[in-house]
Amino acid sequence: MSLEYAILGFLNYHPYTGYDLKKIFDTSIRHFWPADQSQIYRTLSRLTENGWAEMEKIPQEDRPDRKVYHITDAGRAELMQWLSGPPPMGEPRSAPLIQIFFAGQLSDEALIAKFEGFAAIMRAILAQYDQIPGQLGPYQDEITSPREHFFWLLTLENGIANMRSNLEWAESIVERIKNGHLPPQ
Amino acid sequence: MSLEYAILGFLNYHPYTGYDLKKIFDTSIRHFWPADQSQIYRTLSRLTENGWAEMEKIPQEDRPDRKVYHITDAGRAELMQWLSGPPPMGEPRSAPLIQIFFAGQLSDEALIAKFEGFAAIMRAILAQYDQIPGQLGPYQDEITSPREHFFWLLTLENGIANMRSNLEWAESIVERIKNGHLPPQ
DNA sequence: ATACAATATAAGACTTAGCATATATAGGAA
DNA sequence: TTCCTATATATGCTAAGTCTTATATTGTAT
Repeated sequence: MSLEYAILGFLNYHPYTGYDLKKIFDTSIRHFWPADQSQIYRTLSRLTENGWAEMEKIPQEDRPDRKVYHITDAGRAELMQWLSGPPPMGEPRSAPLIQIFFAGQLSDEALIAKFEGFAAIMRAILAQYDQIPGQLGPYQDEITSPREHFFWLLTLENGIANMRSNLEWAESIVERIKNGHLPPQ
Repeated sequence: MSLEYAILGFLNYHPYTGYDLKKIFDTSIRHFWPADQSQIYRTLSRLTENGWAEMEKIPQEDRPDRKVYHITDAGRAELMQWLSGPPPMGEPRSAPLIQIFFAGQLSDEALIAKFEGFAAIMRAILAQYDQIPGQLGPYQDEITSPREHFFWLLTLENGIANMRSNLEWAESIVERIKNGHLPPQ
């Protein structure tokens, strides 16, 4: 359901095609909710079936017609209700932690390499975050009012805070292993 | 694929039935990888097809026969290779952040309530973490060597660190809104 | 007396997401 | 010349996970 509301959120700013939305996703919320092109198109159909969006066909030559989706009053009401409701928490899922849970099978040297590698990945993701804000390209004007921009930055802050805490966690483990705090096999 | 390796990891400690595994999951790695009962049974079948586990049927009266799964040499090799490989990162997905991204639609008062509610959820999850370690019940002896226990605690530390950083994030936003740093609608 | 929990496995239906591929044309790069 | 990219939508297939229900008995709680 999350994708439905993400799309409704953007349609609430401005009417868009599936193609537009894919590019908007990739330059804005991709860092916490990547979306597949086919998934976006299917979800737009569903929004229309639900009466939350309406499709306007704009004919083109040489290319498929553009299908511009507009949010409806019902869609706007649904969005506001969802935004007002509780955070949609969902179950936590971290595949890397599965690897860590069973990592006692590895040698101490392999473990140091593993956590150093993990720290390196976190640093790389942090470096990526630095390049995210303010590249909405042609959609810039339609979306980024100061208030909207504020909340965009909050989602980035959250990602950065989490990555930093993961980085510190990994680094502290390397320290502990080097200091002999890891029980032997 | 993650579930396959989680199950292989436990079978590497000791042979288990699907029923056992469900209870072990719920009392150990549930906080970062919850698993459905039907999913566990299906995955055990797949492990057997792959030659990574073997099933031993233990007849019972009045109840379905127990099917105890043993890891094979091939399964152990596969597990070790996976553990030695890179962290299986996977795409980040956070439905709550979608809500935050579009939350500028809400009033300032509603926003303070939202972030305070978010902080309360984080505190509740942190309180839950305190009660996780050392309740493996009847499976305690088979699994928790000091080294295994060390890595279990590391996964808990990671969850706690992330929840704390989310909590601080939410609290700092409440502060900022109260101090008038939120652009008006 | 009746309902619920524990023991044990299984399959069907459904949702979400991901990957590949198809269609069709124009323009720029190698 | 050939290949890649941009524009624009759509479908088929698969994987992973969730929810529900089925079967069958014993013991415990209300």
